[in-house]
Amino acid sequence: MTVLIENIAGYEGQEVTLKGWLYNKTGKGKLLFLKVRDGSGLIQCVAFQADLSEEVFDIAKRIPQESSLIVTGVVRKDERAPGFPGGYEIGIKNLEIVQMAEDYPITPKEHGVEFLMDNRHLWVRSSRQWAILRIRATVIKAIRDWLDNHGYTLVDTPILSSNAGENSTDLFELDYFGTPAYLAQTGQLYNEANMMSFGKVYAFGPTFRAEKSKTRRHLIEFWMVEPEMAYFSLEDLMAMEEEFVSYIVQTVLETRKLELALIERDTTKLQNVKAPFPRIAYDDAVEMLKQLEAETTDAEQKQLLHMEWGTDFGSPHETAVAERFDRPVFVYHYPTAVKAFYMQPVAGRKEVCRSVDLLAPEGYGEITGGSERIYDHALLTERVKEIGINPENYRWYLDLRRYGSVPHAGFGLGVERTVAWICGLPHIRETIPYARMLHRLNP
RNA sequence: UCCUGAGUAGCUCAAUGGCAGAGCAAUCGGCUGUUAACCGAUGGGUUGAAGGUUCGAGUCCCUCCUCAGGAGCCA
Repeated sequence: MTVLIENIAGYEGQEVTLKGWLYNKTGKGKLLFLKVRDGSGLIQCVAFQADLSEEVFDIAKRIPQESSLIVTGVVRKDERAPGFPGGYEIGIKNLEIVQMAEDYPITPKEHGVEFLMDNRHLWVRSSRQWAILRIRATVIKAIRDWLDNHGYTLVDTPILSSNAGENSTDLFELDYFGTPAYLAQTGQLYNEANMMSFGKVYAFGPTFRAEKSKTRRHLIEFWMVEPEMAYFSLEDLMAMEEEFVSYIVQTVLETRKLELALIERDTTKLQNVKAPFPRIAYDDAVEMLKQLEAETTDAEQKQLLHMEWGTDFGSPHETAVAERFDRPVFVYHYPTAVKAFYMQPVAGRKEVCRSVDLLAPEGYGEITGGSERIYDHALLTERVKEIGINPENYRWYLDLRRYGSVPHAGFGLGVERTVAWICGLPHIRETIPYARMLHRLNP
């Protein structure tokens, strides 16, 4: 009977068959230990020469790392047995090689980043990468479950668009039968159209930024979920976001204990991630940073923390603000000048807008960015003109303000940054199966 | 794009301007409880590329390439 390693505890004393790959092997002469993985877990299979035919033992002795194999044997409980879930091993009765692997490049030793990224197609088999990508899958499922269960409709937005937006240098341009087209940076403008039909919608897909960013939290191609809600204020938005993000984190904590343990994530800081989240106005955050700058004695840190009202936060600022709290923190009412043209100005204070970013703890920075959108046709037209774009290019978008416009709000959450934070990873590149970075297009 | 650092065996790294080395991996042998096992043996090199200084360059100088870390920009 073919079984999955994750269910192995239910088969104690029974003969089972596993179909998988050889992860690693150690031996002691007449006794060999084969670590076998099958996609659901990892288990130790034991070959004892006296119990086996010469032929089968010889296979066990010679089979190289990452060969595909089918192993049959009896499940037994043993405290010494490694694996996940551990505590059980297979006493090998028969062993069949499906394909004998050539010399496998990734050995159970240390490797450099470049080598591992060059071998990403093989690196995804490593237990640490397996655990991270399983957590990623759970994060995505939690995102969709929460939204689907709270009245949101998934409405897909296009990846190819004719609209250059306000910052065409960050877009990937391609030839669309003779006219320029661009890879989507956001589905938000389409979300706003869809929201008028469904009330609460979300788009979920890959987005593309041709920024020459080279940091631990940037990818050229990354996944983003973008909810957009009719009749939502900034306060409604924050209340929704904190429930949403808490659900994602708590779901991973509950359902991915094994994976979190495998990557040795200290989950104590994640336990705190429950609504409500602290909220701080941009004005106050700037004051907080100025005070921190004044208090610090480290000249380098002083320079990094320096900022003037009206500028956007850099990553040192985000980290410094987030460090003051034990859970994600909302920073709201950013200067209008540093945010997108469609964000609603604060009544009586045009210089700031109804925007909010959510900063993750532990230095992971901005994981969501959102706002109330301008819903008045005249004001939005004026803002489009202000940024130097022909309103004709935004005709359909402006149209939305002519036919039953309503106050509304929405945000985008970066999947990879969220996974990096939940996993406690030093770099975002491990949170996506095949990272696209400034100088990385292969494999 | 800017700043800093690195590039030597399949991998991770050593080598004062003076014979190119180790551990792991591979191959062969030994070992009945291994957890990145251990012990013995064997094979393995255009020192990122081109140029220069020198009796002599992995090492010093110049240019370029690649990668990493940070900044800016952002999710």
